[in-house]
Amino acid sequence: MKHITITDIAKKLGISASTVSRALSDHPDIKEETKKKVQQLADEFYYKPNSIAQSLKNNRTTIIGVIVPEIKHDFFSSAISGIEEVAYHAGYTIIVCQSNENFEREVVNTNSLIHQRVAGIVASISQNTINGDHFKSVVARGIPLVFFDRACSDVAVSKVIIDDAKSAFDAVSHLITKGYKRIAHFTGPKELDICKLRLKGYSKALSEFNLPVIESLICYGGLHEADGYNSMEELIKNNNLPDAIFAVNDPVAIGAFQRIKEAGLRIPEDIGIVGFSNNKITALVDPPLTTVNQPSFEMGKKSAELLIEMIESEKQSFKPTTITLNTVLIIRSST
Amino acid sequence: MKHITITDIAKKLGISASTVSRALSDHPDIKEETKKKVQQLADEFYYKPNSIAQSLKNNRTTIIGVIVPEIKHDFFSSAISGIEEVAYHAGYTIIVCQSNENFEREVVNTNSLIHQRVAGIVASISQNTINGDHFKSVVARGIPLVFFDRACSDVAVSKVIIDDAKSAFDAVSHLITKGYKRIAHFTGPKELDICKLRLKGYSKALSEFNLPVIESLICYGGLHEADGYNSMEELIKNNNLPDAIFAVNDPVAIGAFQRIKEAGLRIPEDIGIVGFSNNKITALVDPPLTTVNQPSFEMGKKSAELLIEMIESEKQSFKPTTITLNTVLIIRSST
DNA sequence: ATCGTTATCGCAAACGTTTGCGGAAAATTT
DNA sequence: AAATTTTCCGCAAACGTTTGCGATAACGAT
Repeated sequence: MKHITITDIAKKLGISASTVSRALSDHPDIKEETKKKVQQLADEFYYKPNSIAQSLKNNRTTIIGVIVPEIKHDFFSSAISGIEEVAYHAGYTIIVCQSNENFEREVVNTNSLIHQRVAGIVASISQNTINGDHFKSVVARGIPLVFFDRACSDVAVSKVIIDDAKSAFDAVSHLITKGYKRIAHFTGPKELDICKLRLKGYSKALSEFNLPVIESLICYGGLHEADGYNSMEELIKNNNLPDAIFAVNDPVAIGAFQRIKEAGLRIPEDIGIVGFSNNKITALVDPPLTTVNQPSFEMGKKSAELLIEMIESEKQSFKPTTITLNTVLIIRSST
Repeated sequence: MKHITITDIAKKLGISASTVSRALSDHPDIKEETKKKVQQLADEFYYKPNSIAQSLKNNRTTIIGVIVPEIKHDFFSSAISGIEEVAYHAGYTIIVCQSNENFEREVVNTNSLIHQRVAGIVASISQNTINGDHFKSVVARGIPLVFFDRACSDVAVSKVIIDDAKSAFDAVSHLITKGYKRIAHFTGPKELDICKLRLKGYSKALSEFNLPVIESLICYGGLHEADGYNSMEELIKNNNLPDAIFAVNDPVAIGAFQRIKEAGLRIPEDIGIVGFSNNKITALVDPPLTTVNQPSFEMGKKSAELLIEMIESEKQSFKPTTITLNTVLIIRSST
């Protein structure tokens, strides 16, 4: 079965392709009668304009590119869901790429999306992204770009984020008011803004409550479960036990959680623990984890809305806006 | 910044676009010297062929369409990860659509992908898909199609699945040998093959071990957590308690799990429970759930490999093949 | 000197759509 | 009846690429 074209319709009616094109777009130059005949035939044969041809004319597709570190991570898959949801209703489709936390692959993905003439890009950078040149070339080509959650600090574009410092501050404050005093922080790569900010919030809370910032209780690692597990292991091995942990995200918290349980320590009595993101899993472990609810789905939706607005505004340059979504500390039994 | 075209290069060198095109594709008609000059300029300006124009010529893109019920579900996001992984290395990108378990939206998505001239489609159908006409029209247009996990029974195409009946049989057999006798089954929509087959495996195991199949212990519901919760609620309300539950999937198992805990019943002493899929969460709840490991990532990879093979084989018709991946029962403390 | 070969390249069409421009016919005004 | 306007539509170019075919020149062979 072949796709029917505007030319096919034109031939059937003995008119020109341009007339058909105009008839379908309700151009005032075309007689009502002709419009009707064209429309009827188009309906009958389920005519849909060839979007590739349209893209070639416009030098732009109706595809939104999405770049995330890893699709299968709760936070990102949920954000992608949100992006798809908004895109779908606005008539766009989404191409999803994952960098696998790899800088080079992120660059390749970005260039591939540019080259595929996507209408815009929504991205969350990898933890190893050392510069934003690839994103700068996106901007240079006039392609709308929005970061969500993990933004690239040397590229001035719109972003949808949360107040990481404040969220961390609140989380750690909560621990302190619960009576915890030796609070460790399992953080991620120093390069990532979100890590820097959460660390900042952590320090600020300690200072505010006149607690010392103990360097040996700040554990640098990755963002995965294994990293949390390893950091905990390290603390245990060094006999440097904290009485509470604020983890940079939920997977890290879960990793620590497992190691703590293996060590036979009780949560929250021996060690309190706070995660970050409100992954589904945190509500189901025993005891359920206190965590910061990060509205992943909404972040995806907002990012897409912002991006589509940029795409359809026809303006070449936009002043970057930053949307900060609210987080809520969800207090459960782990603290 | 504008994209450089083949014509731009041609003009710079004072030759024709066709020569440039042939030079870049190493056509034997072109002098080595010319090839070198062209290649040099192409490198210098980072020339990449406009893929939209290429698509228009070929009437086909290098995009693989992916349709899943819900992106954010563990199983699917993991499968998508696998698809992306394979696609990436083969030079394809993926467009991801979600049906939200809605039949009409699945149809819209499918038509949208056809209309966007994707090179092929990987799909897992919604639980409300009542017929496969939309997929038939994919086949009719010669677009390669592969189902994974949830296949459409009235469309004869390749699929990547697991042996649902056998996996269910093994899971229930395990429960029986553990001494459980009143084993309930929380199943999903009757229309879904995977549900039918898992139910079949459940019944077969009971029969094989001379246990009665008790209709009131077969609970029909959806595939989400809430459904498992509700089914369990129902059993409790009717004072119709089983001593074990085989759930159609992990979310349903988790839902039941929560209701069981709320009821103050002990797992596995009072009620044993087996899930299906090996979602990450099952390993982290307390007690961890016995479940059937369903290789989601591999299913995604295999599907993509199969699809790409079809795409690149240039043949118009393929005899549908079915790849059945192995499952393993992961025995944990919930049984 | 004529012919056939080979090497090298350009022309033009095609993919399907959109759109500026111009043109013929019809309707209206003078 | 002539002039003007309006209505309606087609031509052709353009987006960037690929490719069949033909063209030209250089070359060696007869």
